[in-house]
Amino acid sequence: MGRPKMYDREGITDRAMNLFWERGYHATSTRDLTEAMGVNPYSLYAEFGSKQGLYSAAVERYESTVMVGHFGGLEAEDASLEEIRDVLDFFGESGDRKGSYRGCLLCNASTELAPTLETSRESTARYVEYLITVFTNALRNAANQDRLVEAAPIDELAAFFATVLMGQFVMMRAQVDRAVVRSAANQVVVRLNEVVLSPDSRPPQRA
Amino acid sequence: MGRPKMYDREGITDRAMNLFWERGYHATSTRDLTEAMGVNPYSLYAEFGSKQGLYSAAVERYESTVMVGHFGGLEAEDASLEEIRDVLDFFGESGDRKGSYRGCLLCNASTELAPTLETSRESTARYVEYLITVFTNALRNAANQDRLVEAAPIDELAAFFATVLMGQFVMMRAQVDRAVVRSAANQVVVRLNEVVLSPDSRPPQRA
DNA sequence: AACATAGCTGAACGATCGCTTGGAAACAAG
DNA sequence: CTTGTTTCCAAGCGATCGTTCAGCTATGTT
Repeated sequence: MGRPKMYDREGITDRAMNLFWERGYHATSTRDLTEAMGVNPYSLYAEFGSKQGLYSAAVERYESTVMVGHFGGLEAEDASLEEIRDVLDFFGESGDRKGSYRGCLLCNASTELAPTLETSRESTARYVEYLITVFTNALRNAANQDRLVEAAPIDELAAFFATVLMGQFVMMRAQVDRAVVRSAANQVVVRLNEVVLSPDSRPPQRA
Repeated sequence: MGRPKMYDREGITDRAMNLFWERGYHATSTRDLTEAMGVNPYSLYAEFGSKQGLYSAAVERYESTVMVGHFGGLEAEDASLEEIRDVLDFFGESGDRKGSYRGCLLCNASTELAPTLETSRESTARYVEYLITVFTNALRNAANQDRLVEAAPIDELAAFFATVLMGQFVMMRAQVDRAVVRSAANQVVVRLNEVVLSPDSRPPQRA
């Protein structure tokens, strides 16, 4: 009963997400947002409660769409070396893709908001924990398959991978030469190869 | 002639730098700034012209004080492996130091402002270029001293180091477990050791 | 057709933003 | 001391911030 909404929540959250992603939190005004979302202030506040509420929704949307696209492969229970390499390759080339200047919404949020906004610190902590978890899981799987040298420091490598990723996001956002991002990825791959047992332990490439 | 200033430019620029460093650009108001600087709005605008002018001055101050403290050793013409290791060690432990949640002013600036503010993109580009230059220089010196394996990819390593550094800054600002920052530094050291020729090529430790 | 309900609209709220200004205050030069 | 110059101070400028709301519109129900 009552008048039906003229928008769908996912669609307008997507638009808000893209604006926050590009400009950050403080540089994006509610007027910018309502304009981009094609919605009136009333609807924004009826649907999300506040600018911060909308931001949280945008972050959740980012996690459930963009991040899944980036790390979906790594999330698999049986992810292993191939999935790690895919992620490293993907971000190594990400400087070439248009829109790379947006970097990563959660990385941007952490430097802009983490110290002052509780919810941002939480979502960033969740993000880093997530990255380390999926990397650790894949490395552990590789170890269980006897594909890693015995002394491979799995936890340290996972934290290292996550840290390099953050650095790449910063480089992308700062629009530095894409070779820098590529170089970082290459060196991580080299380091990864050093804990891999046999150079031929990798199964045939997938398409 | 005329009334003398009741402030000194360096001192108030330092205070402004610290505030920008903590909170970022947009979250710091001119009222916050004048209060922290102990100065009236008039003096701020007489001295710096605008909020952006003050920010630029704060960035310059950051470069000439904080950054020199961090990378002064690496800047030396004859810097080599020892200086690289010192920097990696320093940032590896930086999670332990108080105030580490501030991260790096220029790294924070790049994610918050680089896409929208020309001057920020410039200062970030300058920063990354500087980092890569000093790392490259030190690596090249080590190569000239025959301390590196012949195939050491110097340019790529330098870009890699700079990228990891950025990632560490993000991690520090997000206040994640300091072990993450430590791990990243450790793995970079491991990678560095792999391009070093003899394990005993390092001269006795300095104090 | 009439009612109840929920969403849309445009205008505007108080607060804060970056920034300006007119007059008092503090120095150097004469 | 007077004059000229520069800075300090308090108040407040117009603009924009995040947010709200009374009145209208469109729907489901009866």
